[in-house]
Amino acid sequence: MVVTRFAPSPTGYLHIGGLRTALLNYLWARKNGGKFYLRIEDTDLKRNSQEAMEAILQAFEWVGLDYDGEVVYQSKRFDLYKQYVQQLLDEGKAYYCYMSKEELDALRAQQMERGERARYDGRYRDFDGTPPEGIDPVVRIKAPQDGTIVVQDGVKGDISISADEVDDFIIARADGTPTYNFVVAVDDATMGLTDVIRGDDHLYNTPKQLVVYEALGFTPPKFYHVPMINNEQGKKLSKRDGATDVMDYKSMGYLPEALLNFLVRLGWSYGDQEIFSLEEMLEKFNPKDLNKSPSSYNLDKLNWLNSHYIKNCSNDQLAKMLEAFDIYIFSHDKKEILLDESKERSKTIKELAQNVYMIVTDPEEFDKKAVKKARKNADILKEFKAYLGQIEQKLHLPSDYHQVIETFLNKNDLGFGKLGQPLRVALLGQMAGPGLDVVMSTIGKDQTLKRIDTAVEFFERQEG
RNA sequence: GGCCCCUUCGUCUAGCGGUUAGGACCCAUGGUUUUCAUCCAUGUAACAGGAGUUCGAUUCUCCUAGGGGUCACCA
Repeated sequence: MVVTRFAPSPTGYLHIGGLRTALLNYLWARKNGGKFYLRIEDTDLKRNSQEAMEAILQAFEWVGLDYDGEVVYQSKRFDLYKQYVQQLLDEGKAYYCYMSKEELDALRAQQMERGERARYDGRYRDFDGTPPEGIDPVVRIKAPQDGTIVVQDGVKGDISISADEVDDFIIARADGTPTYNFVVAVDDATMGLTDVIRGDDHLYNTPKQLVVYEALGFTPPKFYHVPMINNEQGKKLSKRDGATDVMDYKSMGYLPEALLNFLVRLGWSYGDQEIFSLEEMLEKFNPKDLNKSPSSYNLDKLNWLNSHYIKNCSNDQLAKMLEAFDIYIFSHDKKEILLDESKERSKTIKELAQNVYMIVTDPEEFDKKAVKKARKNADILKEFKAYLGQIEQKLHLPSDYHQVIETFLNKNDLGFGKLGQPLRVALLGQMAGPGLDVVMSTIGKDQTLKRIDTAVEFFERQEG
């Protein structure tokens, strides 16, 4: 049985790096038919926020990750932690420390001045005198004073850390609330975690947590510390580098499949394969294949993946997603034609919306350069309009319009460009864009004639 | 600064002592296409540096350099 968890602190939105660790844990648990829990690290009562919690849940829902059981809130498990703190106190594995904050700060300052590493000096470790008045003590755990602590990491191998790097750290604050490294160890153990996949930044917490495991007699889980995601310059990813909030990707028009695919390939690979559906990730992911080195976030790759997923997305789904961008074409009679054409040239749903908009609505303005070129053949455009206008048979599909254009060109012995340029400008307002037959088919004959009229008028006003 | 970790094309990566160092994104070129894209084909491009070990190192060891992480009564 594999049991994993994702344990964010509710300090804001769900970070893109957080989503990756969540995904990795999710995959490993689900692949093995195990459990994946969501736990909220909110022991610091001053810092938790309900909105942050909702943001995380919302992001989970968008990307389609789910978790087993109820969300575990550490703030609701204080009784349990208190019990374990007391146990350690009773067994002499932890002790009250009456050092005030000021004293601690002073000690630290001295150590820094001497170029030493700041660490608690253990002055109350074996204290049995009369405690000073007026001090609410903290509880510190007795960490080993010599030897080494070995972190067995599934990604990086064994990492040895000298015991004097780990001081007697605080497990309960003066107000009685427990601290991070203590509760993480207690929770991971009592929740039955077998595998902990987390960011590299937690590597240094691991020896501390091992001290807690040891003191409490728990067996530690298997740890995997995955390297961080850096920005394109190889530096720490920050808001300046673009979106770090998972939900920003939704509003920018990325598909969750693309985002997950992108993230899973950062630090993990399976041969030469680039495209992974969730099912394939489930089938192929194994934390032993995780990379040791950090990776850089690369928007080009995400865009490529996103355009891939857009092309492979059903038009119904696309039409639904477009509604978030104020494009409503779900019941458009040419929905399939329109989207088949537009999705080939869209990297995001936002771009798709723009491309659809360009076809469906009359041009709001005409591109200057395009007009300059197109105007020369305004007469041909007029003739085409007349020709199209007198056709009586029903025109429906792009191929019908294609036929009309062909016939017209043959009859007048013209090359495509002569008509194509002005027609494209008339229909779209610019020179690049979707196939003209598709545009005409989508908007229909009447609308086509109308757009041509407007354009011709515009061209003529430009004369001179 | 102390401690720990990392280092293959610009980027994501394959490689697990002997390879013309492979794939993907990006970029360039050509083809398909009514334009733009898509699609297809081809191409440019990497083992951070230095010592070892070895018949032979991208692969193992050490050193250097560079990058990252961490040093709270935050998580």
